[in-house]
Order: sequence, then structure tokens, then C-alpha cells
Amino acid sequence: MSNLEVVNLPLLEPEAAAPCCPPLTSAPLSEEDSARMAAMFKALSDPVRLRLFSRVASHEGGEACVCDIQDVGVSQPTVSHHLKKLREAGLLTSERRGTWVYYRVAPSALAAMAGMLTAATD
Amino acid sequence: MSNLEVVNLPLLEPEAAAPCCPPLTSAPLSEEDSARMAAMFKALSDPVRLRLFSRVASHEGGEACVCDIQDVGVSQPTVSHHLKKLREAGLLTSERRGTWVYYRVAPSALAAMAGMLTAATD
DNA sequence: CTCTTGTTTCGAAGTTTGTCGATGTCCCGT
DNA sequence: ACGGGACATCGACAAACTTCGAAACAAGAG
Repeated sequence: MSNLEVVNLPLLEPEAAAPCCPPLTSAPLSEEDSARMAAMFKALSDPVRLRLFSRVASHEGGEACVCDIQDVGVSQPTVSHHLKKLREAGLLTSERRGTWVYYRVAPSALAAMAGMLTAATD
Repeated sequence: MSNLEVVNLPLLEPEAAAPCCPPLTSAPLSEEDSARMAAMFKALSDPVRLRLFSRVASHEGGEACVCDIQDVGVSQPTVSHHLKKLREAGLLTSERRGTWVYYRVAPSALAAMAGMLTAATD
């Protein structure tokens, strides 16, 4: 049973995050941009997910296996479910190395969100 | 500049969300902080809400009345509902002047979210 | 006071989301 | 080849969310 077939998850490609959106204070968001950015914010809108994300982001080397971060108070399938959502939103990438699966932060996505918010400090 | 000093910021706005959270990449979020920040991200996790917020933020003088921004494709009660959610999340403040209600951005909330994300660009 | 305009609140659909236990898949020791 | 550990997927269910029309509330004009 080969796993050559690619599961199509056309929600958000990792590329979609990079060239996105002027600062939130400079101009009203278009309907298209607001939908795209809202999907990213939604990925971080759950406490468990946000905590998982921060654990990956702050982990040594910028990557962590699930076993290192799964102690967040919910069951293991729930952790897997949340990590999948973060992956689909383009915020995390995963890679299997041997027994473990390692997650790391997709830098472009963070930069997009930060860029939208940082111009508001003036 | 690795100072982990206390986040006692100037008390301009007694709104919530002011004293919050180290950068997402520096340390894992506590359960309490993740809940608080997730609530803010959730407020921006809806396309309509994000568009309303950007309209207020980018409006002249940093404030806008509902009549100026309510053309986002949903009914007017729905607009009011979303504005209430943004208000409850500490992202917007409202003030009635005569017939109209004016909304403006709570700067501390934006700064908190931006601060969490900006340290990831290195 | 009454009428009109701007905004919020009130139920009530219909849909989405977070969570779990059970089960399946992949990989490493033995 | 076998057993066991690490993650992912499945099916189900309660809670939360978005949205609407109808109605209530607030303020100004006539």
C-alpha cells in the first residue's frame, strides 16, 4: 500500500502567506485579503493551539517533536488534530524522522501577521 | 536586549490586554496567557470582523461611526454583533456622540499581538 | 408628543468547532 | 517476524459561532 497519492488539502498553501496584506491601519482590507488573514488568526484563536504553537516556536532549534509538546491538558488525538490545523493554515510544517514527527514554524506566515499589526504602534 | 523585566506599561488605557505576553518564540505561553491572547486572535478570526476592524483602524482620525463602515456585505444587526465582539475582546472602544456611535482602536491590544509575533523575524 | 434615523438587543435557524475513545499506520528493537 | 511506541485518522456529540428578521432603545427634527 504505497502512500504516493497526495492528499489534496487546498485550504492554504504555505506560499499564500508571504505576499499578503498591507498594515491594518493603512487601508481597509479587501474581501479576499480579509478572508486569507482571518484564516491565519483563526489558527491561533484557540488556547490549546496557541500554546502548542508557542512550544514549537520557542523550542531549541526551532523544531520539536509531538512528544515534547503534547502535554497541554488534552488527549493525544486532540493534539494531533490541532497540529493539523496549524499545518493547514501554513503556520507549521512537519517532517517525519524515524519514529518521531518534528514540527517547525513557517517563518513567512508569522511575518505576514506581524506586518499587519506592527504599523499600529505609531 | 534580552531583558525580562516586568511589563508595567503606562496606564493610558485601563482596558484589558495591556500587560501581556512575551514574544511567541522566546518561551512557551502559560495557560493563562494563551487564553487571553487566543481571545484576541479569535476576535480577528472572522473575515467580516477583520474587515470592520481594518476600516476603523485605517479611518481618518483613528475613529469611525458605524454608518461609515457597515457596508461589508452582512446585515446591520450582524455588524453590530461583530463590533460588540471586538469591543469585548478589548480591540475597539466605542463612544456615543449625539446620534452616532464612534469606534476607535485600542492601541495597547494591537501592540500586544504585534509584540508576540514580531520577534519571529530573526 | 410624534416621526424618522441610527444602533443595539432578542430569539432562532443552520453551520462549524473542540473534544473524546477506538482504531489504523509507520517505524524501531528484539 | 513479532511486539510496542509514536502519531494520525475516524465517527460521534455537545458547545459555540455566524447570520438573519423583528423588535427595542436612543437622539434629534418638526
